[in-house]
Amino acid sequence: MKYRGYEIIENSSGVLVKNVRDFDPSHIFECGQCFRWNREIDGSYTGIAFWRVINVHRDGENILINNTGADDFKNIWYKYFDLGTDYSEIKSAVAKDDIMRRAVSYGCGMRILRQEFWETLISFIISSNNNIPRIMKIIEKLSAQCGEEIKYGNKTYHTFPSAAALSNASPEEIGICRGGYRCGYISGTSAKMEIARIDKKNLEKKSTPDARKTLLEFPGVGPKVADCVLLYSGIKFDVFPTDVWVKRVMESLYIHKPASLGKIQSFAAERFGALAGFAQQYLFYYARKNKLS
DNA sequence: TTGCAGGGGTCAA
DNA sequence: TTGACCCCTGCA
Repeated sequence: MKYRGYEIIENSSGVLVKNVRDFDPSHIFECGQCFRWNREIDGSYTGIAFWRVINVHRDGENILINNTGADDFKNIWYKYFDLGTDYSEIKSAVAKDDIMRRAVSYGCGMRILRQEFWETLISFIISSNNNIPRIMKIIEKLSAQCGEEIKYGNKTYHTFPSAAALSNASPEEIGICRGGYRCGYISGTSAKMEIARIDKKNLEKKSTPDARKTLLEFPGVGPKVADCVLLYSGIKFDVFPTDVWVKRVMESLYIHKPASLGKIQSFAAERFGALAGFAQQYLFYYARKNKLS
């Protein structure tokens, strides 16, 4: 059957999506935007999102999504994998100079996942002053402690805990995830969320500066985390999350001297405009993997 | 074996 | 603008 230009074939194990361009699972799942996808021995990735466990396998130009059906593909995964966006257009638009051309060619199969807002918020609070393997472990333990079980194959997985579940958890229960001082932020943000009830739609209606301002009111959320949340949950794409890596790359390759956060962001806004978020992602992936600067 | 630096920042002074 | 911060890992 056809769905929005894609030919999809449903079988007993999942859904095959034919001729998907600009889709490389390793670029998508290892570019630092998500923490709940694990590489399997066969090169496929298994992940948890939207209360489901799926396995994603690329076979040439086709993508096989296991443990799902056509309805979920249409209602969830089409949007989650941003399949409605033409990445070829984005890539040619941001590849304005040699640096960006190299970065785009390096991460050519990258896509920005439209992840769940709440999970993204807590995940990036956990990411601060932390490294990816440990971030993944903390999120895993937090989910095992406060999330709900899902079985897939012979394994048990856990959904990401709701704001209600986290705000009801005691400090001891949250502390089991070994998040250190971030555990206080998790509890504080969960409690605030139970009152504030901010959601994706809420933030989409706001201007980017206003949406950022709203997020900055949550404990543990600074400028970097706020921009990551806006970008990786698909709310705003004109943000330019600036961590130490992006800062180093921008200083060494573009600005050619030490620069403040504000300076880097205004440079990016001027150069990449509405596509700053995509540019950042190609740049970050390229810089990290090649250990640039 | 033990000690120490540093990690995709944030907060408070 | 600067240092502390919880915990884990890699490396002398």
